Amino acid sequence: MRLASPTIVEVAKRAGVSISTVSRCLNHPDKVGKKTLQRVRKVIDDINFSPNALAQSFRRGKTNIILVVVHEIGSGLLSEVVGGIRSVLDGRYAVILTESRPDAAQPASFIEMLVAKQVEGVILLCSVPPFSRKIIELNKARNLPIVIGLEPLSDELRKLPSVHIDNFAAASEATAYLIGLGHRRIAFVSGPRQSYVTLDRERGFVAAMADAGLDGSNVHYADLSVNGGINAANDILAGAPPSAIFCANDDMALGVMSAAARRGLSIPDALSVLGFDDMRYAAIANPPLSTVAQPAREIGIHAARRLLDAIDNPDEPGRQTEILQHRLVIRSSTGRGPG
Amino acid sequence: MRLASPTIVEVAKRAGVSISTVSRCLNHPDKVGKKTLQRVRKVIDDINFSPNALAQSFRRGKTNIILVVVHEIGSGLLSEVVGGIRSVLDGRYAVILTESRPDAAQPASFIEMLVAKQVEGVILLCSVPPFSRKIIELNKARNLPIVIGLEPLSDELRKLPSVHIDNFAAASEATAYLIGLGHRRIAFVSGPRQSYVTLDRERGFVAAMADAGLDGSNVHYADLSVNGGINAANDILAGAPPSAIFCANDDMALGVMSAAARRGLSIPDALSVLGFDDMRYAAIANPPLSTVAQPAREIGIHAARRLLDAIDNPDEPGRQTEILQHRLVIRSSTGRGPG
DNA sequence: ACGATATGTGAAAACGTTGCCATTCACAAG
DNA sequence: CTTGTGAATGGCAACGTTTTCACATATCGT
Repeated sequence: MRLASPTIVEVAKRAGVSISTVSRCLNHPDKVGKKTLQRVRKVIDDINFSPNALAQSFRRGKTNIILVVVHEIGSGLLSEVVGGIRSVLDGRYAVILTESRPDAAQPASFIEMLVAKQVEGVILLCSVPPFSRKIIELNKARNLPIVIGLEPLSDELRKLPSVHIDNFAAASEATAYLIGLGHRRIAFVSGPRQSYVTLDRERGFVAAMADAGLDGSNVHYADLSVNGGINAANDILAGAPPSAIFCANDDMALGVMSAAARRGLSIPDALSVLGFDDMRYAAIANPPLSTVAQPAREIGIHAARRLLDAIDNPDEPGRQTEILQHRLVIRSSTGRGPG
Repeated sequence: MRLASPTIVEVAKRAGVSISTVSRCLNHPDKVGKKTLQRVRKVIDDINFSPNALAQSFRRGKTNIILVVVHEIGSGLLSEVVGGIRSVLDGRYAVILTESRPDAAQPASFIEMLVAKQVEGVILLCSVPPFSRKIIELNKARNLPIVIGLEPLSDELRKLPSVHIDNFAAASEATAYLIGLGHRRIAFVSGPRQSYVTLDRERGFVAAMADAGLDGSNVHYADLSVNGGINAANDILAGAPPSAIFCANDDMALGVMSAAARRGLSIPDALSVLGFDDMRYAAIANPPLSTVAQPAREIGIHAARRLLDAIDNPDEPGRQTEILQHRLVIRSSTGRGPG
């Protein structure tokens, strides 16, 4: 049977003081007499009292909790971003995470509301419905501070502060790099069409191809997973194969490399593969994967700072989107093309 | 300026009913007159009221939140486990996550307490201090239901329900497999000494080597990361190199493969590498990594069920540790040894 | 030794809900 | 026309804390 936890009242009784005094001992110990403090502390220790956090939060109207929403936790990139976030928030706020990927086919509705309102701010690391939509409502209705990280703004999110790289520019630079290497036939493996990140990257690719007078229509859609990359590669390689494949993220690039290896294509001699994100395993892939790096930790840090701003000055809209620098990192999965 | 959110009182006033009635409309709509219900709902809609979750939780003494503690989110294995957990908890509870890795050199104390007490149960996916210690205290003091997943019990956790594989048996089977392949000189890359998981695996390795009359003393310690694997491999390969390296997790195995590749060692011809966990990228490593698979999703599912049990029957201790089946998955990073 | 100022303490009012109990009212059965 | 029943509603206490205010007592300068 769950024991009823002792309350402040119990402590007061045993210590022979008033409730207020106990509360003071907890929150403003300097305002309490030395002897009293000692006595109260002793009691607290004796009966193993600790204040009911729910009651505290309720009374104070403050939880000191920040929520970070990710689509799914198993990504090294997110881990970095979260590390950045925590590096600025830890100590001031408890950082909790929640996944937005639906698992059971649940309405995904009331539960998030519940979570969201116990929270003083939200960092969205995934800008996709339906979860985000709920959060936005909260933002509007309750003035819940929100910042978006990693992903550019979808239309409905247009008004929110955000921190990310210029995915369009990055993808087009990367494409230009491939072209510079002599590649002429380049395929692009994009992500789901509702993802603004990959959409930007796709547009960057297309634009760079057009700039060079090349055909940028060889675009395939996958689900950002390794398997998606494998499938896309099989599709692409079945036809007249390009000399390079540029993927909207590293997972798919790894999938492509795997599929290529299975077909006996040597990388980068027969096929160049370029990824995006520079996630943890890119550097030790075989061969090491060329990719475009996002400053993940920085993104986390900036996002957290923006959130702090938003919390401290609830009225100001705050600067809007903040663009951080990407970096093309060239390893061994890309080589000279036939051109 | 943050608007004060409208309360149930405001709604009552506008709808010309009592507070109780509004509350009833929210919680037991069937017990309210049709017309009244309609009217109240209209007001709720008009002024965009939604109940203060903090007050609700406080009053009900219930938050409907389950906390999952992981060391760091960036792991595909954890992602699976969490998927399993959510598949049973979603809808009934909101599942939130928190990392135990310290970031700022913060006392890691009060914040977790705060979080922990707003929560109705905890699944620990990392059994290491200091975080877990706090949680255990809570468990003792408040009867907070806890279950450990993925990791065996440390001494202080001995009393808690847990769900994991038999790491000792798995490691010793895997070692036996390597020996069966003809390997005689086998190195083991273990994890930090305070980790019970890797300790069990290490003991399994040592025992299997001893059983076969081989020298099981070639054990190196690393930090479970890719880089740790690389460093360990460099150490190991500098001396008289073994014909196989067995790693306590896949990340390190990937690191070992990468270091080996850099040295021009071909896998599995010159060196067999065996991992542990079967994380997402093991299958598409080059060559694909042999490893021992944990039923990650299952572990999550079982852990969640155990937690539900513990919540529903707070008195019963519940069956203690639950062992799930591991599976040796043989891919291409292991081959015949010189023996 | 006097009023003035600290200092320590307690009483009581919140915070926004929920749920028990009492009340009212309409209507059916007697 | 009374009485009993059930449905719909309102009043109010409670949940455990924090905080304001007032009060008592100790400390100080002169």
